[in-house]
Amino acid sequence: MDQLFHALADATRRDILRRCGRGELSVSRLAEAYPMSFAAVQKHVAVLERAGLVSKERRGREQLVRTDPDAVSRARAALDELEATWRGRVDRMARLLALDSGQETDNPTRGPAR
Amino acid sequence: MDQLFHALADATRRDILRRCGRGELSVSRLAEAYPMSFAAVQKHVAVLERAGLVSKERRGREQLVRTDPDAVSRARAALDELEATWRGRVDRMARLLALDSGQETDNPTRGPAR
DNA sequence: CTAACGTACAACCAAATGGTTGTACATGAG
DNA sequence: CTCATGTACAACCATTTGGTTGTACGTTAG
Repeated sequence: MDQLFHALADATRRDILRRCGRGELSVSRLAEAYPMSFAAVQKHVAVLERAGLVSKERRGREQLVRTDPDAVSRARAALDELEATWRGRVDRMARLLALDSGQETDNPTRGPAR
Repeated sequence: MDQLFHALADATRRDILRRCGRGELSVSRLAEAYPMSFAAVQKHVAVLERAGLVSKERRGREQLVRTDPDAVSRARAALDELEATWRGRVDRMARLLALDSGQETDNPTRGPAR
């Protein structure tokens, strides 16, 4: 979760997600679009990749970047859960949808946060 | 947007959001719940506040923290927009909903059009 | 009034971020 | 083969982050 939201917390990375949603793009092509060095874009892609938002696939000497739609859905689901909590819906929903099965609880209360 | 997602990219802060969704809590009460100093929690609350996720209200010598539901909705909307983009729905939706009016474009590019 | 409580804020520190440049190495084009 | 292209990665730097402690200040309880 941390990595997911952190990856989304940068305008350049969000833009990369948009661009690579429609059709895959090589890192070089991406880099041409931004006012920063190739290496910097490479790092942004790496952050997105670690967060599972993007996957790379080699084609010849190029590395094609493709966004993973499911990852964003995961982030959205997390926000939904958060929203549901303070709307008091969480208890009802938990029972109705049996969310307790595998839902990430994400509670740092008893352990170190970082 | 950056601040919003950045604020969400920390387990402690997300937990604070949950706790302050149901009923307001003073910063001291919050601090008791986490394995860190009062000042650290204070900073986390400040980050949430800057992101507009939370508002503080003074009651006597206490400072009550309350989550703003609309802010999370904003984040969710941003993700929806992102998701819609690479599903090819964006063009259709843009026209249908006239998103071009005031919607935050969030595009750091100076290069070729998107 | 005085003491304890809740808060604010500054100073400091280690680690992570976001950027740079430079170098090395495959791979495809000519 | 040779060279330009696309990538990877290390080293470096300034700034931000997330945490600490310490100090100061207003407010409430006794």
